[in-house]
Amino acid sequence: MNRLAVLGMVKAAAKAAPKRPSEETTSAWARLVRVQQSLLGAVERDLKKAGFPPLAWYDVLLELSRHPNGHMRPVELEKQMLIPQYGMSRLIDRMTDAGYVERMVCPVDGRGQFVGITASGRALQRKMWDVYAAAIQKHVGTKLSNAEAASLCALLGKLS
Amino acid sequence: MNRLAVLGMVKAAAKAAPKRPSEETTSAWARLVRVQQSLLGAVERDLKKAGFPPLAWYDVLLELSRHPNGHMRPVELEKQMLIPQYGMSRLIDRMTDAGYVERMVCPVDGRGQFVGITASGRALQRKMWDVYAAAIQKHVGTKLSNAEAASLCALLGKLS
DNA sequence: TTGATCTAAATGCATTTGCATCTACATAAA
DNA sequence: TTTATGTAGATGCAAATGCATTTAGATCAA
Repeated sequence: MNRLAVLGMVKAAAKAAPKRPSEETTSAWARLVRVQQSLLGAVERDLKKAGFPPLAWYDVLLELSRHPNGHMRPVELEKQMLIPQYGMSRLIDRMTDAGYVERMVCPVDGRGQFVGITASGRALQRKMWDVYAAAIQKHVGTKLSNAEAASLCALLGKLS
Repeated sequence: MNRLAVLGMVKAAAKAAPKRPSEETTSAWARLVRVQQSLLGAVERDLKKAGFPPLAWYDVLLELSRHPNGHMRPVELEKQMLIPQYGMSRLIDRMTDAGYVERMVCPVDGRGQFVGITASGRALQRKMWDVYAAAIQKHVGTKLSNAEAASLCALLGKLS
C-alpha cells in the first residue's frame, strides 16, 4: 500500500507551458489518491479485523456469484478487476486452496478454464458483505448525503 | 495493486437493517475505488515508461524538498505518506542506495535520524514532475473543467 | 493440411510487502 | 539513580507481486 501522489508546484503553469495541469486539477488528483488510499486502508483493516481475507477475494466472489452459473473465465475476471494475468492466476490458486472457488474445464476453449464459486465461497461472500457494508457506511455513508454521493459518483464517472 | 471493491446488493437496505449504505453511497464507493485504481495505474505506467521509479519515490522527494533544510524524520514521512514504519525504512534503504536521499544523525533524538534529499534527488524530483504533470493533465485535466475538479476536490475533502 | 502468429494460463526468479520481533534510546515513576 | 514503559528504527522470515518466459491450444494465411 502506498500511493500518495502529492502534487508538485504549479507555479509555471500560467506561462503557457504545455501539458501542465491547473491547480484545481492537481488538487483534485492529490486528494483523490490520498483519500482513496486512506479509505481503502481503513476498509481493508475492518475486514481483516473481522478475520476475513482481502477485498480482492470479495471482488472475485461477487463477480462469480453474479454470473449465470457461478463461473467465469479468468480472462474475464482480469478485465473486470484490472488485475494482471499472473496476478489472477495466483489469486485463483490461493482461493482454490482455501476452497472458495474451483477450476473447471472450459468446453469452448481448450486453452482456457472456468473458475466456479463453491458453496462455501458463496457463504463467505455473504458474510463479508455484512462487514464490508458496515465499513462503507462508516467511512463514506456517514460523511456524505445521498445527493453528495451521487454527484461524487457522477464526477468520478467522467474520469473513466 | 488491486482494489476493486465492487458492491454487494443493497436490496435489504430498505428494511431498516442497521449500518447498510445507501445505493448512492455504495455506487460512489465502488467508483472511487475503481477509478482511482485505473488512473493511478495509468500514471504509474507513464512514469515507468519514461524510465522513472514509482510514484512513492516522487512523494518522498517532494516532501523532503519542501522542508526547510531538505530533511525530515522518517516518522514524519510515514505519517505524511500513510506508509507503515517498516515500509518507509525499506523505501529509504532503496532510495539511499540509488543516491537520492541520505541518512543523517538526528541531533534531537538519539533513536531517530534525519533523511535528507541529495542534489541528484532534487534533480530527479524535477524531472519526474514533468512527466507526472503531463500524466495528471492527460488523465484528469482533460476530463474535468476546473469547476468540476474543484467540486470533486471538495467532495473528497468531506471524506477525510 | 502446414506453418506462422496469436491468446489463455502457469511458473521461475527477483523484488516488494507484511508481520512479528528486536535493539537502542527516551521518558516517567519509584 | 534504578526500573518500567514507550517510541524510533531495523530486520528475519513468509507471503505476495512484477517480469519474463514457457506451454498448449486457437486462428489464419498460404
